[in-house]
Amino acid sequence: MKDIFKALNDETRREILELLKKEDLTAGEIADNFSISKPSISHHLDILQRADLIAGEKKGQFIHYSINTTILDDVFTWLLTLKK
Amino acid sequence: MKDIFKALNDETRREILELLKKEDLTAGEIADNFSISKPSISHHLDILQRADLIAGEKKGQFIHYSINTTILDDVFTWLLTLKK
DNA sequence: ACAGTATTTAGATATTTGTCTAAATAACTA
DNA sequence: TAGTTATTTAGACAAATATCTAAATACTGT
Repeated sequence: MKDIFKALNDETRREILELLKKEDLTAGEIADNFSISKPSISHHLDILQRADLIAGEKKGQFIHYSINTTILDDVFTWLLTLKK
Repeated sequence: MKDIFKALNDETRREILELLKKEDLTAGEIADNFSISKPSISHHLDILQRADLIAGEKKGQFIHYSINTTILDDVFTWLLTLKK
């Protein structure tokens, strides 16, 4: 839960999730959507992956990333308890 | 949205929300639930208030804080778009 | 007016975070 | 094998964050 909120607390990472919502993308394709360096994007992908919000699968030289929305259910549940 | 995720990205602040879910509390009563200093709690309350997740109303020397869960709808909506 | 209580503001400090460049790893291609 | 491409890892650095103590503000009651 801690990791999820941390992962969501960054505009770049939220945008990455929005991109991956539409389609799976490689690390490079994701980086092309931003003006920050590839190592920085790689770092963001690492944080998203640690939170289990995305998964990366290596295919040759590429790593294909996909979103995992099931983990968001934990957030939904927690938020719902606040609304009683 | 930025402010909400920032506010939620801290264990102490999430616990404060859980406390306020049950009942309205004064700043001092909230602080009594934690082992950190009152100024630190005051700072957390400020961040929660800026995110509009709580509201404080002054009554004499006390400030009564209450939760505002309607703002969470924005988070729900955003999270739901990720699940398509 | 004075002393006590509730809370915040100010300023300092250590830790975490996001970013960068340079280098390393891994895979493809000729 | 050598060169190119895709991605990550390592190390440095500035900005943001959480915390603290001390002081300021505001209200209460005598």
